[in-house]
Amino acid sequence: MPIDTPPGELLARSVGFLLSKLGFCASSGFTAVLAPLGIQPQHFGVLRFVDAMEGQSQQAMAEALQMPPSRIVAFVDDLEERKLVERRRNPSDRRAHALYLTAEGRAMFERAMEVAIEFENDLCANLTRAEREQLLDLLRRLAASQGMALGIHPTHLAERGSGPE
Amino acid sequence: MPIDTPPGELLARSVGFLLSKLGFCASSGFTAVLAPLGIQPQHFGVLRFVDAMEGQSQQAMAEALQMPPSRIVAFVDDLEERKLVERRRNPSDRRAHALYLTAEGRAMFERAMEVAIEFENDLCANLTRAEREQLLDLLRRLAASQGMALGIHPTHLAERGSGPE
DNA sequence: TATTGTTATACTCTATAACTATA
DNA sequence: TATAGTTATAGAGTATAACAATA
Repeated sequence: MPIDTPPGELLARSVGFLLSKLGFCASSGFTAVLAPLGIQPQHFGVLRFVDAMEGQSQQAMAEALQMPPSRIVAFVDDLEERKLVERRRNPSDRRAHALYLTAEGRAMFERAMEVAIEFENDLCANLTRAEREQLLDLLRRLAASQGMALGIHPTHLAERGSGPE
Repeated sequence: MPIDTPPGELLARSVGFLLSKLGFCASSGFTAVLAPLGIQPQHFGVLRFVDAMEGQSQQAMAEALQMPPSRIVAFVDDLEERKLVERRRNPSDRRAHALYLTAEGRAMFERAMEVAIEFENDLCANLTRAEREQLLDLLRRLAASQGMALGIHPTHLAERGSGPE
């Protein structure tokens, strides 16, 4: 099923190029709407993890998010400094830190989730409900065929390239 | 048209998150398939520009690609070193460099284009022709609603964030 | 004085690996 | 000896701005 349009037109007709552009756009857009809350997408990811699996260690988070431990430390540092997350010593293994959301942390997570949903709706504002579902379905199939881990962003797996020109 | 699925499921149902992930995937995938040719997506972008508008200055390219001049210099340096692109002094304005493809440069560009088309087809291998057109249409509409320049990758416009978690 | 291209510098983000404290 | 977490360091990629040559 080859594409054989003239080179000039080709990029606007390229799924790969459009995905790369839109992915960047979605990414930086989400960073922007999160900024007023004083957090970045990575912090949101950490909050999400702690909310879902409270009491887990940073090690567990590193594996779940497929992120090197040293990055976890920095993000948890930020969040702890802002009193959104707590590190508690685990009495049975004093090497490990068990992570917990504070009340403020939970509130922040909920606000961030609202912002995320609003962002999502804005992004899709020009699509009908049916089109949006269709797009979601096609994207999910593409993701599956590329063997993607469901809730994990691949930024955490490899160096970010700059995308097809 | 709000989305109100449970938080855990939400990411896999988020157009923004999927776009960000797939965009990264497309981007690094394209970088990988281009690597055997010894060039990066940005080099491909430069070759494409020079092919389309031979004799233009680096300044013109900086504007067309919306990239700072200092980045152009580095990429053109790479390509000139490999004898794929030539800088010629413009006799009427000796400040400017007119850019030309060498025969090897043109061959490289054509090979890269073939690689790009093959990559695109692989990416869409699990979609029918109709689905692929549908996806292309939806992505183009999203891109249009986000006010995107057609042939330009936004990596060249701003810092790359890391995407919704 | 403005413009083209170049170079130098500084900044951000990241992974790697050394290090500590516990086990 | 191994593991959880931390810190230090170094590398890539980038924008900014100073700079030289030409207009």
